[in-house]
Amino acid sequence: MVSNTGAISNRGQSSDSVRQHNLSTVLRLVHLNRKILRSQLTSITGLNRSTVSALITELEELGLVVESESQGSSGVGRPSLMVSPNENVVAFSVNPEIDATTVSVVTLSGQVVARSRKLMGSHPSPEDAIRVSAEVIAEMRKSFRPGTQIAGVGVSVPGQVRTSDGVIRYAPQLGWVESAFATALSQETGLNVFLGNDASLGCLAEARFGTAKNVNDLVFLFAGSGGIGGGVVSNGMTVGGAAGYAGELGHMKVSSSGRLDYSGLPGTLESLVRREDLLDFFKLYVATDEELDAEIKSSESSRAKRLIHDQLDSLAEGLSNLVNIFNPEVIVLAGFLTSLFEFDPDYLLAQVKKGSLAAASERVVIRNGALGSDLLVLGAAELPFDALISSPSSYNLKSAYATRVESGEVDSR
Amino acid sequence: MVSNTGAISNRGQSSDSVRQHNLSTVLRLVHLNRKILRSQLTSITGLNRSTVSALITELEELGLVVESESQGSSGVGRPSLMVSPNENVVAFSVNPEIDATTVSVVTLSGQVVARSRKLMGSHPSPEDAIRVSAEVIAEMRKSFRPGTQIAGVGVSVPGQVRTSDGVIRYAPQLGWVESAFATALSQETGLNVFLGNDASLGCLAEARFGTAKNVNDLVFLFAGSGGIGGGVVSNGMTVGGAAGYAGELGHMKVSSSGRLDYSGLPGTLESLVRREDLLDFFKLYVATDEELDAEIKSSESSRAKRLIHDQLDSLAEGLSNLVNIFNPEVIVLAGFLTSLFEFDPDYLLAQVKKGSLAAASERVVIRNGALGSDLLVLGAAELPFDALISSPSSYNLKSAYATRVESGEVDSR
DNA sequence: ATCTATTTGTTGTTTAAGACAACAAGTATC
DNA sequence: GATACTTGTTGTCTTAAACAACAAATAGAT
Repeated sequence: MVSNTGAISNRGQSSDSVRQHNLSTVLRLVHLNRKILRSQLTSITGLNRSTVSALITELEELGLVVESESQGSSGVGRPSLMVSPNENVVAFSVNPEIDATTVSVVTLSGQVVARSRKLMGSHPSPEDAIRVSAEVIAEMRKSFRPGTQIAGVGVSVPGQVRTSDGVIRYAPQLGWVESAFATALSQETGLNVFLGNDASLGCLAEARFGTAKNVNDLVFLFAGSGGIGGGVVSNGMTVGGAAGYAGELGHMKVSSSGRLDYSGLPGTLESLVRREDLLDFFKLYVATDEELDAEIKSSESSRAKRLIHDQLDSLAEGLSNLVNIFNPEVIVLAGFLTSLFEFDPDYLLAQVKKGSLAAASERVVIRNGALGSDLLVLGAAELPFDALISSPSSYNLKSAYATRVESGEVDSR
Repeated sequence: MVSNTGAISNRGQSSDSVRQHNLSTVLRLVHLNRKILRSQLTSITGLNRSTVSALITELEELGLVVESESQGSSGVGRPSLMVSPNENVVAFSVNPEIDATTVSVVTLSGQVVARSRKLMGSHPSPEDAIRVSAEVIAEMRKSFRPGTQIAGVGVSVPGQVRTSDGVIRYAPQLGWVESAFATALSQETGLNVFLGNDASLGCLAEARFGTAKNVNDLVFLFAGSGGIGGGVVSNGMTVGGAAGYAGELGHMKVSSSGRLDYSGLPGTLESLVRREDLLDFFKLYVATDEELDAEIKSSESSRAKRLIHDQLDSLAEGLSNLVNIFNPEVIVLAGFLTSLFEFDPDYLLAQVKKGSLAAASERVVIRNGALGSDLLVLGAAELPFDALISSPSSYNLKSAYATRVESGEVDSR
């Protein structure tokens, strides 16, 4: 079970903080499970039935959860009530890309209920992306039904994000440098804005809702046209580092090769496992992952096989290192790495084991991500949801209809 | 502030667990600071003065802490009482090596009050080490003053330890494979026995008492005659991995070199940064770290300098990767790496920055460890102390005088 | 030396919230 | 339809932290 809260603290606990903690715990379980029986909440939390009842009542009054009668019998005894997130609680997910910016609406129950992709001129500036995002958000808010509560905005950034103030430090593909993105978007929208690295958010999403559900130690590797990003969950918590820049797994040097990656570092995983190289070989241009996948799957020539195996070898070297470093339970692959993996799953696993210590790799499993195109949308939405969940009774939810004077708060993960 | 507790849990908090948590918090602060004012405890924990008073009283009744009048004025107002760990609370630290086993006694206040190093024949078996350790422990217990309370035994293992059951999975230097060390030593001593990887424990010690005090994100790298080990603290918690094998930083591949490390992996940090190579060059045999350090410091020949810089280059490659992966606040070096670093500190830092992303490395600091020969002794003792601190009122402390029927519990980190 | 302001420790009371117990409600099995 | 079983609800109990008032100990001002 993965959650971002729970950092070490020397604070003591008053009875008030106990209530907050228990409200958080219940709301988190409801959110992570999408729906859950009251009886399950009591057994998982270890709290008394009456206590859970009181907590749910409070969350219901806050408009965060709803109860319903569970359909379908569950055995002897009075049937337990089903608790689910209130569909009126939503977050915006903003995903800037090189040629477009996508804004989505995600409910606390994990449904993507709206999506709008705005094509942008080549090399949009951060200001462009902020303006377009704010416009789409304003438009979408008009269509919300009355009573909708907005937790905030989560932004997935293909680059390095400083946690403390939501500044985009450097996003190579977009060419963005040192942009106070969170502050600006917050001013435009009046909503709380949270930023996160795209791969780290993908990792979070897979750990909470995807193929690594309930996994406490996992390594996530994502490769797209912009290079290789990564994320790590250790001990149930995202590895963020001192400033939030941790998880740059693609820039790990594994070879003496002089090939440079997109950040100019030689011999790194990103410099050796390249989507471009495969596209070149197959003579594909601006292909989708699906098209590339089809080509890889149908590869018959020994030259193609050799190229793919070379990439698998390099990938394995990187994964071996990560196994030695993190001893993960699961490795999750996403982007075109899924195609490489599927081409010869046993080979990749064998090579990873060969390059790592027997103890560290003996139980590791490699899997493809399960969330597909929702990966970053769900991941980014988790940022505002986390903030809400960590203080359910005091979090400042915003209404659908923007009031001019409202001002958001800036933060990120 | 670094602590090992605090893993994510979906448990709720009853008033009982609040008390446990607050007792733990206070005891942890007392332990980590060696001594601390009551007024500081109230401000750090945020608890009410009267609550802190009650908590300390309970810890005092448990024999875990003592209060004393603080000497030296601290300003206006009634002087606050000093709280320190009870000197009667101790743990044993066991450090098996290739040719000897060292048993030490550490107080809850972090003092090493006894040490006994037993030379052993070449290639001792785990059983030999267990027998010798148990004998020394039994002997030492006799000399304890009445009222001494023993938290347990911490063992630093130069190899891979399975957390769940305290089994040594593989310790290459010692030639130990799959040994149920914790269970056996617990049976012999009647004490709770906890195992940990040596480098991970060193990391823990430096993070709590050494040069990385109050650092939440740090990477620790230790190099001795047996190779390179590592440890990582992220978000204030030790990175342990799914089974406890995480932190094998020395086996990270950084080059295409075919040189093998002590575990047979090619091109790894451990295969390139080798104490042996330096000893060979300086024509030293079985030298101490101090002797090697003196040679490195006084190196004048260009051949020597080149060799040292080559090792620094390789070290930098490894550290660059770790910076990209963990974005640590501090990198701590120990073993003969301290000599390499001191030979040219600016060079190493410059090379590390060159090989890593600017954002991730912009604030990183490299330091030598501060604990010297106490490193593993203190680190191992933290394991039983952690267990005690996490449940102060219910932990089963053992008395100095062994009673035959007592049986310990086995666990590890 | 005395008085005042300040900080800390102590003690008795209040308050918040989880535990507990008893009962009601709803389902499956016999 | 009776019984066993599980869950939800309600009122009471218990625990522990907060709070308030006072005592103790110090520094500085008069």
